[in-house]
Amino acid sequence: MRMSRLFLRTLRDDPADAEVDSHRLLVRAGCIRRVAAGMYSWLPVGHRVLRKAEQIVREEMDAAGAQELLLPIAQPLELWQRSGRDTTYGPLMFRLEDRKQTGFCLAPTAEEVITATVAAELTSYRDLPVNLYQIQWKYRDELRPRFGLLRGREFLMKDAYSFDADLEGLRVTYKAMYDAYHRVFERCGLTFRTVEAQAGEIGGDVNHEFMAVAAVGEDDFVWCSSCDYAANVEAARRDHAWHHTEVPVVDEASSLGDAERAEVPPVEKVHTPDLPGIDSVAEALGAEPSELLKCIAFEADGDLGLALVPGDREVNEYALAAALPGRAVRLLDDDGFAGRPGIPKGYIGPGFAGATIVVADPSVRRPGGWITGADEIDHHVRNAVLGRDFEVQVWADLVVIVTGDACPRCGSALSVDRGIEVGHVFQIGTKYSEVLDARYTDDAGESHLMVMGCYGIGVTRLVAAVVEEHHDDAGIAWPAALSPYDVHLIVLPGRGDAAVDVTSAADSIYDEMRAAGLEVLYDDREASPGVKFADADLLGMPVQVVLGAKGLQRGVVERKVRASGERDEIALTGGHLSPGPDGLRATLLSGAA
RNA sequence: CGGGGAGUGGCGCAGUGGUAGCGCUCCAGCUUUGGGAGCUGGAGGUCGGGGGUUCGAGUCCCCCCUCCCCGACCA
Repeated sequence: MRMSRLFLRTLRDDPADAEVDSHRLLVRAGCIRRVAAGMYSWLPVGHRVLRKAEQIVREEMDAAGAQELLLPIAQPLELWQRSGRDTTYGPLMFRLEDRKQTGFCLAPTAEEVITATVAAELTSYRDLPVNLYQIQWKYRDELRPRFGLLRGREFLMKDAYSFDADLEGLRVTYKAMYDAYHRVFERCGLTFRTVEAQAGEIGGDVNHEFMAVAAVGEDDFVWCSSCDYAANVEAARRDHAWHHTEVPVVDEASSLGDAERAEVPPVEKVHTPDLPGIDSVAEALGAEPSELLKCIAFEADGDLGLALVPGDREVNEYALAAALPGRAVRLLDDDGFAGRPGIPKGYIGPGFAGATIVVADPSVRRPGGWITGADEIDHHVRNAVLGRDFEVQVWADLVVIVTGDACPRCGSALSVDRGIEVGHVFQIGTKYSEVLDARYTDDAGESHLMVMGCYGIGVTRLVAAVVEEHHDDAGIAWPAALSPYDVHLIVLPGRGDAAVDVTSAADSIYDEMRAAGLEVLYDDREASPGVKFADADLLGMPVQVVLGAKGLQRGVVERKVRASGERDEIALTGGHLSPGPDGLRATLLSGAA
């Protein structure tokens, strides 16, 4: 492509609304332009990247045995009402009506449509398993779209859905997809980790997220460098065994000896006005936050409960829900407190009379007294002792993991890192088969529900994640697999007598490269060398080839590998690139990953 | 939805009641040509929208819209 004809404008200044590098650079490099919050146009250069990412995904899906199809973006709401997700997704869905006032949504995902489709086509165990995917635009009216492509309201997603006869079959399919995902992200040049995760609205039990390691990521995940355990912090648990503390383990609250309890003075009420938060209370009382007992109010099916953790820890809401299986659990927010005016918010103690269930983290089981709420505004108590002054009904890992916590598998110290979720795979089971009646008949003539898995990759987000990892101060440095072009050819004709010769030599090199099967961006513009070099670095093709008057005179072109900055020269023989058509590709792209 | 900030030419910004400006970009000409070049001339803006105050509003007041950041939330 000749740059003089390319629909491209690069920007010298950073766009004011771009916070993260991927957003900033993709806009500056003329790849994308914002149209509305969370919605972007893909201009020709960016579109080539998107198509390459799509193609890598497509190849790996096909290789894993999945079949590509295309489902509609606009889907009848009726289908979503059947699964109940009309409600659970709620305002996250873009909604519209046709002229007859029939409700539609712009699909945020496609389990309903695909399940209905498969249910209508397949009836026999002989048809299974089947694995179907599409690469299609998805719509989610996020509360806060941000970071350019990283959280858009419109985004390209590869979504695959598998249907197996039973759980064993699902596990085989799941493993194949899991492996395919690894290949996709490796080919894209990403540093990523596969983590255990929460299922969210999709449903199901076993699932894994693929996290591109990045400081701007929106997800925290824990990782153990010793045994490779990795999990989203939402799903992560720590080892109970307290390998890394001096606190002795006590099996049951009731096992605290009477003598031990007697060592703690009785409960003493203290006046603590105008002290917002654990830290200020701790400071006022001359204690560490970890000596305070944090009592977080929650509702479980309408009942009030308390979650107890040490004052220096946070409650993991997912873990809390897991501790109370079958019950709808949510932490009390401001509205929740407003609806229960009797609760002394900020001063709740573990024995609060209104609470019908108390769940506590094992770390609450340590001996000695706690500083905690007095169930009375502006007051706390000292010396609240487990088994004497308050009781716990359910013990469960409740705390959000922090760096240094013990790995649940090997006990080594975990670290918490940030990542961009670029993929997520789920073993769903029969959630959608049930509501949409996706059944098959087995070899004995009996009817069974199909067992589903689903597998997503955010393709547009993937492109952004790649830029987050592959850039420097000057611009993007595309991995070869995703680069819009293989080679960026720059001609510097100058104004000397040789200008015409330089240009015609570059034209001929351009033709040679293309004839060798390379995708070449040819900067044939009448621009100064500085402009051309700066744009080449910004646009980020893996290899730059420069032909100027001096080089032509010496019979060489210069080559620069964008990512490493390494430079070398390729000889011209008789005006042709010396490696010849067969060796040209390997020579030009050497050193560019 | 809560908190904070911003909408002025394609991009980045200044303008704090009195003739809408600057840099970059873009166009023309001349000079320049190996890391975002210089000079000259030019194009381009209903100052987000509506209402109000005023002799006079980009500027002050009210309402609305859009966008960005933090939070809540979220495959």
